[in-house]
Amino acid sequence: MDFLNGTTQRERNKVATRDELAKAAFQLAVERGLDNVRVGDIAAAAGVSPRTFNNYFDSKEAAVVARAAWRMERTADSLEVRPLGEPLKVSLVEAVVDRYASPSQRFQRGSDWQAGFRLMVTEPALRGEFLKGIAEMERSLAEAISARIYVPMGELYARVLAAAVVGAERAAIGHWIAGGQSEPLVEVVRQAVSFAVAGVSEEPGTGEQR
Amino acid sequence: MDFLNGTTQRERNKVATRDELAKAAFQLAVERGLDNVRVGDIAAAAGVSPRTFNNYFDSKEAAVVARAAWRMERTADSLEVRPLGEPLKVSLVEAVVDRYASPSQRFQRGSDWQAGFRLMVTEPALRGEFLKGIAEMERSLAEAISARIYVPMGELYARVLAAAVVGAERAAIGHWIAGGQSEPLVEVVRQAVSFAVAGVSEEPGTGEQR
DNA sequence: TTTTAAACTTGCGTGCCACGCATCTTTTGC
DNA sequence: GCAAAAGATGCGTGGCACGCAAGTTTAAAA
Repeated sequence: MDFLNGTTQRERNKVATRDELAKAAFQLAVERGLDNVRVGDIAAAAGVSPRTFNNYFDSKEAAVVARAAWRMERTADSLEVRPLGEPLKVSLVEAVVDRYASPSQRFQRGSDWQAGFRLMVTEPALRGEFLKGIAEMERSLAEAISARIYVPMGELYARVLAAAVVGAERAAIGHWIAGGQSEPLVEVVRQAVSFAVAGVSEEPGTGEQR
Repeated sequence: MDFLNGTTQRERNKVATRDELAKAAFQLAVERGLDNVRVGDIAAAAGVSPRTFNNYFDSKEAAVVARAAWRMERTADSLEVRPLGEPLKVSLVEAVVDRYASPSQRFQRGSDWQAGFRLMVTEPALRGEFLKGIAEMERSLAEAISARIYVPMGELYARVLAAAVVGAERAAIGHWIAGGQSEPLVEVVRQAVSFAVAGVSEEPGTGEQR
């Protein structure tokens, strides 16, 4: 996303506020449960007027989910920087897995992220918002895939593939939450995405057009 | 779903009202646009008090999407009645396609269903609700698949497969709407789901447990 | 540096909505 | 038929998104 690199002061302030709000929303939702959080509380925690909250987010649900959504959106970027010769199925798995591999403690039992995932799966209002975010990333991923393949029915194929990959990621999270979080989330995700791309043919991206 | 066969009068009334509401909500949303519809309008159109509306639906968005969601939920049932020897990949494709094949005029250009799909893709509020409905059906489909396969990692695999199939269906709709609806939706759906199940191995359900 | 314009924040007001609760009506099972 | 359960309705409340019209801060021109 473009608003990450703030060059001017104004932009940096905006990003900061937005992130404060998202952070506060997430934090409060995790520790109190979603419907014990008023948007006023979030605004207060971020040191901003209630009215301002709605300049940044359309709903408190959107704010709670925002950080997870931003994270998701990086998948397409990860795919684009994969080596060109690499088989598509491998690229896809790695692009997704990358985002779960980094700082080691983050996706463990008891972490905030885990609580967050649980929240998104549990609270119906959040689930909807979460899925909306996921749909966004699916779209961008489909574009990235589309740029990497050239086959008949390519646009539809890219959409389907993107949906499968993203769906697998979501399935992995659900499985991990539903089970006891006994194995590391990374491994579950890898397994799941590998299942999803099993049917992708081996030839590397033949139609790099750009 | 169980509430379809009303044996007692009460239940039949409930189903009828619920359906009236869903129908009215859909109709009004299509012809006016979602945010020119008050819940009072929907209630009135269904011949029911505004307060009663909220005894049936949590939001007007849920009401608009309801019928599409009910339709979706039939996929799992369709899968269960497929012949046992049939390869899973075939069963999945047919189970999905069935729902788009029936009365011929329904999924054409200019039909209400088409307008409905466009609405669900367009209006953000509806998209979220639509996706929530889809997630429901995904869950039931995953169970149905799980009952039909027996492999290591079966539960995760079933989830991933369900997500892929459902995602393919959604991708097909998006593709169909984005393009000019030139070819029949059924065909697009068949193509998409076929892509999604390409990686499923051939052996038929070996572990029918029930 | 001063000035001017644009961008952002804030307070206020409005319309809408979900839902708890109490009451009245309908359906059901005996 | 009759009591009890289930539903429908009206009313009231808390909450929320957003338009609008000031203020206030930042960016850029002079």
